Amino acid sequence: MAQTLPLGPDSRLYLVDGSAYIFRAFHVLDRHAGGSERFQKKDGTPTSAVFGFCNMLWKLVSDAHDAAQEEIGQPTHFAVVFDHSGESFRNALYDEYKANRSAPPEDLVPQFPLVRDATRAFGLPCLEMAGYEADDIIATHARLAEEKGAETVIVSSDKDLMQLITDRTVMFDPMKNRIIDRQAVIEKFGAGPERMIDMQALMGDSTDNVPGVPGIGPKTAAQLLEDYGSLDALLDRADEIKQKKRREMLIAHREDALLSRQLVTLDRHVPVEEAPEDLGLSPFDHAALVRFLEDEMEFNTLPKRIREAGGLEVPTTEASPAAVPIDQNGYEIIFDPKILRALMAEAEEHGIIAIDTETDNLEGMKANLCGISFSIVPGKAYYVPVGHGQTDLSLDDPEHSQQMSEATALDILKPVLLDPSILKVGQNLKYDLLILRERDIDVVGYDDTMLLSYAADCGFASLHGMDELSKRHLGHEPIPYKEIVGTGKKQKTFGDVPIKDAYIYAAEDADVTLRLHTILKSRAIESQVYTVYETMDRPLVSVITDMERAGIKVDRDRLSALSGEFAQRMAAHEAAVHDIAGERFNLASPKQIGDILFGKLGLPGGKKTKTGAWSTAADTLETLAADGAEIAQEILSHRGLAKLKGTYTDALSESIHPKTGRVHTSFSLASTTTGRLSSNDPNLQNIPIRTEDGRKIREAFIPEDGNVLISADYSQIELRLLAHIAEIGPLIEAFHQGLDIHAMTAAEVFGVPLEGMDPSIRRQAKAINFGIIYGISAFGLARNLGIGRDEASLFIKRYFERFPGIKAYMDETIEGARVHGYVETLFGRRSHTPNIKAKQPNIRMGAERQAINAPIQGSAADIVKRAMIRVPAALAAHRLSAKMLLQVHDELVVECPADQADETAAVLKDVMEGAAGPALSLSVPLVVEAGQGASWEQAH
DNA sequence: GTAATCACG
DNA sequence: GACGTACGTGATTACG
Repeated sequence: MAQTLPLGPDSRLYLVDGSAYIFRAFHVLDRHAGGSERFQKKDGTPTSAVFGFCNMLWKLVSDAHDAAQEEIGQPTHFAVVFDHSGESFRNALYDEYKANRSAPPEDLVPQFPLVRDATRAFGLPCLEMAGYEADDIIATHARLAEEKGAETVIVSSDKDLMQLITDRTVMFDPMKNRIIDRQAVIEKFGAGPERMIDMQALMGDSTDNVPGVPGIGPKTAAQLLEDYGSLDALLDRADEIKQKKRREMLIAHREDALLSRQLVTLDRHVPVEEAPEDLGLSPFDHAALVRFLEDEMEFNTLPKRIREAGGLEVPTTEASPAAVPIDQNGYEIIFDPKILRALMAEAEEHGIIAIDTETDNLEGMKANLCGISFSIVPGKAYYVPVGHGQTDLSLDDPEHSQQMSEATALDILKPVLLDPSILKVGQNLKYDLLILRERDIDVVGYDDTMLLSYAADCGFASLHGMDELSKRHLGHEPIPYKEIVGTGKKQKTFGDVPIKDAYIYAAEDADVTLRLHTILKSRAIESQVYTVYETMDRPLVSVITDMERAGIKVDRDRLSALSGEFAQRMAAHEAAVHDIAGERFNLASPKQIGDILFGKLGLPGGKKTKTGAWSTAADTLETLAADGAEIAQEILSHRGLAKLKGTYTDALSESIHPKTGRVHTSFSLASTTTGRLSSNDPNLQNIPIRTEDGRKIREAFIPEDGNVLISADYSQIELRLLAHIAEIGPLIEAFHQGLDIHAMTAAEVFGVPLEGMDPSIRRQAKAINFGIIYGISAFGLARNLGIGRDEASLFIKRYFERFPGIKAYMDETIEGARVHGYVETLFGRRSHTPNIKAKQPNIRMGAERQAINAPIQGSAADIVKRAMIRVPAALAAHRLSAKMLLQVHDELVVECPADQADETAAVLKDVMEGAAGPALSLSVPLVVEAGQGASWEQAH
């Protein structure tokens, strides 16, 4: 129970908005987790909201909280506040207050008293008062705490409470783990907490039926208050407002605004019964809490966690991987080859081993091996150092702690790594595979936890890195890498980390990976995405490892010559700009360009970016240039060259590997929400092609002497897949006949003949086709084509009339996303769309466009992946020695001996065009165009 | 670290 | 009737 504890400057009072939380917990669990079926007692009493509520309370009061709460600090005082049933004083002010609220859901009603019981079971004060809302009680206690100099944390995300925020009072959203302080309020509403009352009075609130002033939203309200200082001043001087509509509204709804202000102003002087010192947090009775949760609520996992925390239960060692606590005492350093051999025998017996290589470089091609960690049984993990600094004096017995050589260690590990009956588990195993292949060990039989997570949870904002996965699935935060190697100047390579520190980090990685594997594998199987993992992403790891190792040759001299050329031309443009501007400034700074163009020179038509700065983006400058502003054209030319030089000619040279003379990118297999790959360090998927200068950079990508580069790319793959998926007869037919699909679209939509078609009409049709794939909007199409929105709307309308199947596909896809929470590619890859039910229209519509696009883009990605997996075997079958080097979404680049070029191109084309089969028989043909040459530019 | 910009599919 | 918008990426630079 709560204890008497004086409240002073060192105290911190948590005030939980209980009522609001019940609704949130209920909706989250019921909507997304099938709460009503999963959370109920044997007698049928629903408990989903109680469960969510208890989880939150536990997180708040135990040590299991997140980083955000860590920042706020632990509570010393605590209360949970509820709305009292019945009306509040606000109904006397306005009888329509909250009149539009519908009755709470049937399944929620019986949970109201249970949540209060739960609060008491936690030993926490439970506050409510007739005639007042929870918010008023919170406001009063926050005031009392502030008067005592204490800090207050309001656990809620309700904007009605934001008026209470001060330097010593913050809000905390436990579901999003977000701190809402003064700054956050300003970011969200454009006005500080002290203005929130006036803001709300103007905006109104449809959920509480607070009227406000019609037509005024947050943006306008913030602007008006900024200009006039306060609501009173604004209303008094309303006749000064320039915008007719707004002025009339403010005058007409003056009384509404004043009433709204009364309604939204919280009562900070409620005659509360409890003094602040009555709310002191006392150590709580784990046993009593567990009894309530188990016996009365019939929960399982939560009481188990509370038992463990309270020392009521010794965790079992044989249960689920998550149940074994992660404990560094189970980790060991291996110096003795004999022990390593013995452990490999154990791995053979278990048939599974999690491994992780530690190196001194994130770029695998440049990395030296520092050590290898592994784990065979959860909780026990080992680190074999092979490349740490000479003698590690930090060890207890440096003399007898001699690390074995890399060769010795790898020799002992090798049989296990090559044995397909022993499963090797890794997190982002591509990296380890590369390290080992560079040392002539080709791992056979592996699973990748990152890719299992990607298959199961693709599309969720959460990422698939090990730290994230561990936190999410094991509730354990691993030692951060940065903590081991340091940051900034003091950062050292892993080899310089004392073995005594390194082994714990390394062993933990293996331990965590092994545990994650069990959880993620069953998760992928249960959610029916295991096939995607098993047939596409997992086999791809090996293929991509070889591509990364192969790299692509880049002509350094060519690049540096190009760099010089660009530099010269940039200087000329820079001089011209400075001449016109009449002063020198930094052309790389958009801010300075904006100041010169729209400030000093006073050019018209300036647009603002979302942060209020002048936009100097290309389309803005192009408009200015078209209107005769020579300086805009000069800036554009300069910027184009600066981009090419900075991002490509100069940076690419840095990436040429000193030993191989080639550029080895890293492909990421789990970065995108659609199933595509991405390329980084350097990114070789965005090498210029659209401009003449840009294409000169492609000329620097070359084959070895005697070889050629072949580039093979799918023609219109996404449009073809759209035609197939949405079953659009005329489009399917057009693809079969090999027609120009954009011209054909133009003919259908604009009713013009194919013969002698105006190129600009075709261009517009092409833009529509792309727009369709992106989840078209009139706004977007209008902007892209530089036409009016009305005209764009008309185009879209005609398109949908001509191809009604497309509209139907879009509607069905969005509906499917709403029902399931994800969309699927033709091959069953899922992309989750968590925002599909968002309240904010812009967020929701964004999710809808993603839902439309992901199956198309993702199915194309699947097909390319299927092709990539088959290419090596197909080449081998034809005794061709070609190597795959790059993938650029719909294009594969390979290098082969010149005398094999034609045959290689034919094999490549065959594999790619047939990559959808046999799993799928498409209603459209896939067409691949292949070219070859002495550079990537020539091959394209 | 974030924002702006721009390279690609 | 208003929201505020094309889909998916990564690298560079300035700037606080």
